[in-house]
Amino acid sequence: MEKMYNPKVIEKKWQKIWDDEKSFAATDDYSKPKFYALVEFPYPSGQGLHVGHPRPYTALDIVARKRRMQGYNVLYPMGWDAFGLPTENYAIKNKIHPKIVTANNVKRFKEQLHSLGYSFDWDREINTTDPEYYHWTQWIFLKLFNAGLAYKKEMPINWCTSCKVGLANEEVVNGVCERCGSEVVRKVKSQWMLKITDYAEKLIEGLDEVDYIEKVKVSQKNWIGRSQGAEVDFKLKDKDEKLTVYTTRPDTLFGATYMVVSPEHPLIDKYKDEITNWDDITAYREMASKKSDFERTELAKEKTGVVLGGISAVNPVNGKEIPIWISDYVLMSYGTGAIMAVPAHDERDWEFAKKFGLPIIEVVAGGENVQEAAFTDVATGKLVNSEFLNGLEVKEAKAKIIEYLEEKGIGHSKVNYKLRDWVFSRQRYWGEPIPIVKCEKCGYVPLSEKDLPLLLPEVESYMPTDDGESPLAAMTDWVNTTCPCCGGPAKRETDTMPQWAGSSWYFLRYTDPKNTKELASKEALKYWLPVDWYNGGMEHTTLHLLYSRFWHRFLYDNGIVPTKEPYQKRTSHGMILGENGEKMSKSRGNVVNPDDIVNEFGADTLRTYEMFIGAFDLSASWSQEGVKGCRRFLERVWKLQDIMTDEDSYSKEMETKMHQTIKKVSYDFENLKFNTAIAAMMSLINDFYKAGKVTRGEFKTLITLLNPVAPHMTEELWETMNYGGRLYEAKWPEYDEAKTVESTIEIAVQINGKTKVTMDIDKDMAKDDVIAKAKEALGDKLSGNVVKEIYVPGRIVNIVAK
RNA sequence: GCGGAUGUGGUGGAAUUGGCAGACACGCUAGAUUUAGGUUCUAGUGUCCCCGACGUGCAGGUUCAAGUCCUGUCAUCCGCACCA
Repeated sequence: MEKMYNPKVIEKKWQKIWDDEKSFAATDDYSKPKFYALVEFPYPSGQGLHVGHPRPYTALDIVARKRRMQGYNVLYPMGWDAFGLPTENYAIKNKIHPKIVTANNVKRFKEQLHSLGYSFDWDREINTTDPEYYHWTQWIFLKLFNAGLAYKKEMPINWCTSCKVGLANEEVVNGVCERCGSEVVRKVKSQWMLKITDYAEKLIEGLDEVDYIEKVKVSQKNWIGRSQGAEVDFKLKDKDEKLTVYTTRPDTLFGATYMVVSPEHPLIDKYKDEITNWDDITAYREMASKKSDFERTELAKEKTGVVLGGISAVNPVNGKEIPIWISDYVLMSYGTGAIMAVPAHDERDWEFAKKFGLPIIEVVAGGENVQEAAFTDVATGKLVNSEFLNGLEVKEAKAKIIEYLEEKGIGHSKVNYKLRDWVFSRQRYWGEPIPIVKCEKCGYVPLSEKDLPLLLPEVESYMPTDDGESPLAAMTDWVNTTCPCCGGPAKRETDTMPQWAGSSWYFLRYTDPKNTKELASKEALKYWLPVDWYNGGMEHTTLHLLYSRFWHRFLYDNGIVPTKEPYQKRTSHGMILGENGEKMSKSRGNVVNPDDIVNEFGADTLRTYEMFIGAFDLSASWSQEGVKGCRRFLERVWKLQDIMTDEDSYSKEMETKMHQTIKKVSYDFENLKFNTAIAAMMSLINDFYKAGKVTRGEFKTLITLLNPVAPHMTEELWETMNYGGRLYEAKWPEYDEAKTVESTIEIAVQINGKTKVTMDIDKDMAKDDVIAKAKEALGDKLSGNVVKEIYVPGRIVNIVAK
């Protein structure tokens, strides 16, 4: 043997060569076919790389390397989503500038990624905290502001009473602050909002033209939560006032026996003087507002409420007087903040009516007794007790009642979404400054584009202030400025953007990362977009993925990007769990550090193992024994050198297997079936060992197929074998379909579906001959009358006998 | 409660269209090499009442044939939480 397999030496050697030769740089030759592969850029945390990171990175690295060998101009970039809370908290605790913390973390992450031999184009590295980068994040914000899609609104934030700081929802665990365990209350603050709801319909429609895995599409649609219904006006009795409700069941209008408004509904205050039980109302509202979200959901089972004394409403279709209640099961933030309650056909209304003894009137027949349970099935059932709707099916009744309401001018059809506008402010230091000033005369005024980037100033302390303002608020020199519009005194916005901002457009920047004039050139965007394949975690399906689709669609509508959708294809990887099947965490003591695996076994082994561990989209438990098995496989590939012959062709015995393997590996790599691709290569080398030899030509194909998975080792073997040039520049092997099938095949012979014997036949043998041969092979196992003879070519013979 | 998955040997997992269930790997058993351990190699390894039958969470069904299709059901995991 030439020498032992020594990954420590080999891996360093090739990583250096790839760097020096810039082997994986995407070219600006726009005449070549392109392939843009993208993985979610990491948040460079202080913990360093986790074994979960390499799973998606290796997967798309495999596809990227394969596509390069197939002649594509491949863009496979990497960068840092580096703004964010943990860095800021670390900076506060250790009194180190977040910039320095970030730089250190990035350095560590980069070394770790580098040690895994990824074919990233490091010339295009980006960092969201780089002013050259956030210049354009701010620029997009200005575009949104100028288009009327950014606005300020009073919004409750999560306020930790001990840390005196606003928390993100993710930091509130079971109603208390994640870090200190103190109570979290709501505090109302004026916040920047982005009108993503204006794009709800476009974000749903856009899903039709992309190739996302189904569960991602379903999650996005559910998150947007489109519902088709109607708004109906109810008159208040003896008043010139209407109360508008939203309902998806206008067909049940005759069954509306009461109304419910949310405790925050403005109508309540308006009729304060006429409400006879104002004290009860106040007490209830007080209680509702104090409940945290956590309590509200905890107590979700039991309905509460108070009737509004002294005022009532009139059901517009039958003129009946009905009471109005307030209850926190009606949310001010959805629909109109008021509902018509139809207890016979809605479970929540039914529960409420039962508790408070309100009438339940059946208007859709077909279920059980509505006094016992609500009947909510819309597919069956016909209208009753509903005058002109009687006898109609639900669907017909909906259409007819809407027509009626529109005619009378008391209602119309209406679409609602669960999606809320995006809260875009954070009272934090380590984020992009929002490029807006507030002028007493002109209101909120955007900076002009030429004043970007608006740099994050140096501050003394990163600690938010006592009143919940960002640390920037204490920087009076920076805050006090002049209005770009009138030149008068103005104050800068001191909130910063959320971490989602920088990641909402980063894939655009990779196409032209050093451009100082635009976020990227038109030519670069036109050539590279859309991203051909984007892989990321399911946890980003509803926030990051939706936010970035929103920004992208907005940029498309404004002629800045050439495609409606940013990502053509979206796939998702499963989590890597600890040996015990639980999520890896320090407290569970089951964390595996990728550095240790690289040191002990090598990067190629880690890559192979993570791809072999199981189906890519499912979670998988770590197994150190499994890692050893993959190292063993690579050793066996290495040692094939000992039994190599110098023929350049495939040997006769191995030809079919070679073509089958090329076909399988090529297909599997493109379909995220890395585990079976690797299994096929393992099976191939088992055959080489059984045969006691491998030809030079067979070995060449094998290491080419294996190269995307184990790039260092195969590149070394390529050089040792003198195949010429570099393996990463070699051509991807091709197969001949005709040669993937053996001329003689083994098929199973069954009687009544049970396999009795197997036999070898010529693959083109005619059905009658196969049957005859099968009967002969069965001999006296076959008894009774043959009823039917089935031959599935190349697969099976089944004789049905009685 | 709603939505999405998943359920196959001792373990991780294979099985395009329904067509030989358990590929590949781990582990285990026996043997060879080795002073010994490890490594490496060879053979074996679903279960049982072992010339035969039974086996893909459970119960039915369709079919010549079901892990795969249909109906019902159970368990586990993840996401969302009164969205009218």
